[in-house]
Amino acid sequence: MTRDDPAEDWADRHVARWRDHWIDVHFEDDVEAIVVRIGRLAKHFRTVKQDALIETGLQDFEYDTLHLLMIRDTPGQASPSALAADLEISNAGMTGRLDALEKNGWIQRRASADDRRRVDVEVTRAGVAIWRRAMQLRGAGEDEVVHVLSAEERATLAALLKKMTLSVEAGE
Amino acid sequence: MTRDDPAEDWADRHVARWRDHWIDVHFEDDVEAIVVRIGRLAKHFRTVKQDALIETGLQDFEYDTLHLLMIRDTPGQASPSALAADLEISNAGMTGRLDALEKNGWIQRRASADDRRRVDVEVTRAGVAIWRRAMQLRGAGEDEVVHVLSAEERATLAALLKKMTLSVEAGE
DNA sequence: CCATGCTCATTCGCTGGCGAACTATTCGTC
DNA sequence: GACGAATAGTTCGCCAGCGAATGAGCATGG
Repeated sequence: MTRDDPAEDWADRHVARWRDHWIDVHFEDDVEAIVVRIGRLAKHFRTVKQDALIETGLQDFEYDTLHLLMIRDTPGQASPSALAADLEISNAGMTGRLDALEKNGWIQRRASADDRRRVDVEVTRAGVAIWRRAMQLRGAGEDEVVHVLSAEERATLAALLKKMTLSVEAGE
Repeated sequence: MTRDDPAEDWADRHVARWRDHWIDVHFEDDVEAIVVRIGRLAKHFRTVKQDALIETGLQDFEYDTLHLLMIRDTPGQASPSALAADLEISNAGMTGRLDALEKNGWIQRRASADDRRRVDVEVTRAGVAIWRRAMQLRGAGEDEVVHVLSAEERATLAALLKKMTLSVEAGE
């Protein structure tokens, strides 16, 4: 599968080294290479995000929380437990995050009027601003990698990935 | 790009929702969808791994350490700092991991004879056995997802991903 | 041959997150 | 309407990992 491109990436080397060591464990080159590459790309995108955050001075968990708060159906507005569920962290963890975000002025908590158990989390203007800035930097870094592919290749890749995500999402 | 497949995945919905909100931030459907899907697939593979670990009773960090120990150039044998570097954790964290692994009998530490600062980490028979078992379960889960693609599609996907990983690895 | 600097591993104090217990409020039902 | 069950959020004790400091051992130049 590398016939027209002699360069090897880490996944190629990994597969070559391990093809023969896979005694009594099912092993397929293609599958292994794909999984490894997806893992490495995901990691790279995490690094890109991290660099963007260092620029802006946001901490990782602060960005994640702000981001989710913004991209939900009701942008900039949610309850702590809804956020915790979406971020797949515990409610206890969420309380800690919101404490930090509130102290820095990115969000504010307001007691809900109609149900006094509830707390409304609202992003502030400053919160939106810093999130946008981080988004921008992050997007630039992502573009850089994905644009090594032509528009046509990108479409193909997106479609193939989608087949897999659909299958994953079906089983939930 | 969905002309022949009306089903939408999470990434499609995400892109559709946000296309118009991206004021003064550069935004491309393809790129965003690809990055999001890679992220979600990576997360799914993490879940698959997690399930495999629950089966075997290994903890996440125990498996990661064993795994790296096994897939390196000198399988089953390494120094703590080399492992720490490869796993991208601090030396302090490595000490903690090795403590746990040693207590459970998956590895053992032996003082190096020629340089007495050094410690040799060696995987035990029990360690290899449990790692293999986890590998097997994990591989099965990965296969399941990747095999929604035909052999030909897998080859195409692997090649497209490789273009990106090569570009990522070039800049290091 | 020893003094100074470097390397390897460990210990120590701190942080983010988890699960479980706790408080306050609302819902359901009798 | 009153009382048990359910729900929302927080507090508390614990754990894995980090950075900085420490200790122990090697290496090299004067």
